[in-house]
Amino acid sequence: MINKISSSKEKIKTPKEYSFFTDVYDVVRQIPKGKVTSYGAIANYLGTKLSARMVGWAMNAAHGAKPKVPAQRVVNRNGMLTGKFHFETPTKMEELLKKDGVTVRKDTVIDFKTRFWDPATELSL
DNA sequence: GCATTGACGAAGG
DNA sequence: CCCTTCGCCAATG
Repeated sequence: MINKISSSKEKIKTPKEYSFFTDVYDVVRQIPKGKVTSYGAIANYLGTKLSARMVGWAMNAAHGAKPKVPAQRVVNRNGMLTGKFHFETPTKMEELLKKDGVTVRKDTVIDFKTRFWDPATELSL
């Protein structure tokens, strides 16, 4: 279950480890195979659209996340694999995307426009 | 406790 | 059309 908002404004009584990150992870894990989204889209869905950086920052902590977070499906608004250097190896991201059926050329997702999956649109239905 | 940084994004020059 | 600046918010020095 996704909690739509967990911004600092609304203090949620969280069991223990619950925060902006958790929401991000949940959303990212729901990205369909072969699709990608952007940090801004996730931020927008979470209600912090003006803070896309927080999403990226959250992803930085996603390394040790339990079910592995498919961070490779999250790129910047340009479809560029800006976070590839944060993976185990700089090539890992492209690799994973390729396995998802996503074509990557020069650190950029081909057909990003059609591959784009917006949680605010897809999950709000 | 202030200054800098960041896996971003939009706007301005 | 490319480059710079600003905003956003949390973490880190």
